[in-house]
Amino acid sequence: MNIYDIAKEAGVSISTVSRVLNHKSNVKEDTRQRVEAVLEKHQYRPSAIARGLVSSSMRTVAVLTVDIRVPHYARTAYTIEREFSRRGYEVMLCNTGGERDETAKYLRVAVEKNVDGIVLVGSVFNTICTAPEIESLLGGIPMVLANGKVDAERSYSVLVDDGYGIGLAVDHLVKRGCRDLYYLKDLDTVSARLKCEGFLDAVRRAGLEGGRRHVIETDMSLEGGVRAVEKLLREGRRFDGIVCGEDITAAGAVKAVQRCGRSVPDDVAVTGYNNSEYARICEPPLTTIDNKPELVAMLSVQLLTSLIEDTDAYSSCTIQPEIVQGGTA
Amino acid sequence: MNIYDIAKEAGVSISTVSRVLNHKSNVKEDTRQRVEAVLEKHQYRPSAIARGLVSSSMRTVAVLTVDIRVPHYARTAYTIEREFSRRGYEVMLCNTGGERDETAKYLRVAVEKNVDGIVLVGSVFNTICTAPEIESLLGGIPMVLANGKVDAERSYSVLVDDGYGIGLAVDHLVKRGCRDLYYLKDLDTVSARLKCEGFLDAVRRAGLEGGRRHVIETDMSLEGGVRAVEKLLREGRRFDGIVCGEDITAAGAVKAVQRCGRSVPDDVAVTGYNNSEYARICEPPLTTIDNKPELVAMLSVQLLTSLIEDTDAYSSCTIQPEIVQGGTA
DNA sequence: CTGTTAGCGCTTTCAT
DNA sequence: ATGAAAGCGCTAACAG
Repeated sequence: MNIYDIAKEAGVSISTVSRVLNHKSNVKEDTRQRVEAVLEKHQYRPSAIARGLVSSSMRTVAVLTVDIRVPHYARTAYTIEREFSRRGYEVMLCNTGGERDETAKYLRVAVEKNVDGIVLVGSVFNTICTAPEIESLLGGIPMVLANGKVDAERSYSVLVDDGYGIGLAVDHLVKRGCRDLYYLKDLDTVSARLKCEGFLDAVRRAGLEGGRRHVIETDMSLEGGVRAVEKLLREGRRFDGIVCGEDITAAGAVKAVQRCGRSVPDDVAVTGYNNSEYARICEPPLTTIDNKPELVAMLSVQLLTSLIEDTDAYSSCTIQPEIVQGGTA
Repeated sequence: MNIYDIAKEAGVSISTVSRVLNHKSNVKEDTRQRVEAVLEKHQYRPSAIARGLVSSSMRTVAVLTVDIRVPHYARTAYTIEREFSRRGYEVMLCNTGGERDETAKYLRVAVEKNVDGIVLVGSVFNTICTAPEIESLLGGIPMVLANGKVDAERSYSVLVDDGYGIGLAVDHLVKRGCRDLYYLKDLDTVSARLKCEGFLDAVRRAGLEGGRRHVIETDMSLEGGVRAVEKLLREGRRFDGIVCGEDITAAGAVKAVQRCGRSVPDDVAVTGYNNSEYARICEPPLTTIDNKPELVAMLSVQLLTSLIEDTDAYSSCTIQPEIVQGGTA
């Protein structure tokens, strides 16, 4: 059932059907009624593909993320999807695994499908995507990076000041009286590096002993947190505060500290990052940093929508995280 | 830059370009080379929309889920997306919130965009979608329900035997010596009802005291688990085993039991459901039921692909969950 | 092996 | 207010 069938049955031309379909005003009232009756009778839905071919827009955006199973990305992607849906766009979901080739492949498909815009969620994309490459791949499609940055035409950013966020955690521990702080670095993205620098700066500012020796690299996982603390214990290092780059790692750290018979937060204080459900399940619940994924998502959608529809003014922006007091620090 | 531009520059007709693009064999080798050079030079990508108009397929499937932020759905959707990507399909992500109207809206859009197939993840859709309605909305688009069922033409299911799954948990508790079991019912989907029935059946089989009085309704959340146990305590009920419909609720139950000074699992054993990361963060880690979302996702994709491409034989199937031993039971 | 032509289902001038 | 016709970028049948 296409627009011709409808036109024939309503005894009008396809132009008139098209006008009715698109709520144009220049249609006589009773003609409109007649057409709408036929439309309704057949539950007619115009083909978005044919429309897309004419308007060169399918009202679709691509959202690229490392792995939707990571709660932080899930929250971001969720809000992005809901907001775009509200605005009449569909979301094409892409899990790149943080891999260069997968990212390039998805971007190519996005271009072929003529998406209206692209959102890149997470700072991995800084490392994977070089500006000229992006520019040639994208060919003018607007892009927003949620917590990332690429210096390309028509690419904008909604950034999170993760260095500042970790700084909040350090300040909090220092205020509690912690003197021997360690940082568990559990990833190697730009954002992870900013967090690490934020730790080192804040420790220096507080006049405590710091430096790279106080940074332990580990996996972003429960086990990663456990292993890092076990390493500290094994090496006989003294510590009364552990700052983690992710809640899940912090949860592991808490377990490891408790297993060796020390109390959290009295003997060792611990902080997480993301203010996720993981933080609440932990016992005691984690003191953690809220990096506001929902806000980042909202702003990203707003920004990209402005870019696509060329309506409002638009510009990149930066979010400040906040600390959320739990029971571990 | 379209196929005409390429044809002109390569000094051939658009058909020849199309043949090269689609790797057809009937093109002279040096013609092919000439065309490919031009293609490469301009980084030409054919428009998927135009192709879609001809082939009436955009190589896209819609995945409807309640809320991608729920880890179980995230795992399922992740695997579905990756598998479809591997097969050359893109995934349109839809968060329905379990709402009838949103679901209908998404299905309408999916039809307009002429998706090749639809996956419904979760048993909420049983409640929301009536067969005739689905059938009229879908108009022949194949659909697979991951852990759901609808009696419509071209609709198939990959089911999980959740009643059996909860039965495993009950049997395990009984074997441990638990005599006073309670079930925390934290949702009201078809699957949740099956779990509840599974509990009641298994308790009866074991010859223990059971019945509806042993089912506590609560929210699917950490707080929901806490509140349910607090209610049991407040009412002075005796209990040594708590079976939960979700890991997150179980995590809350564990907290509440521990807060009142009882030991898990010695005084009260607890089981979760989903074998999620939540289970591992819990202290002690939850004994839980693995309902194999990745397997369900894989089978769903296989099934839908067969349906779309009309290749293999296809049929609905059912997965048996397994118990995963943790420290809470 | 290659080119010509007719659609795919719609929107959008341009006439009337 | 309505209709005829061109065209969006491609594939595929047909002709040569």
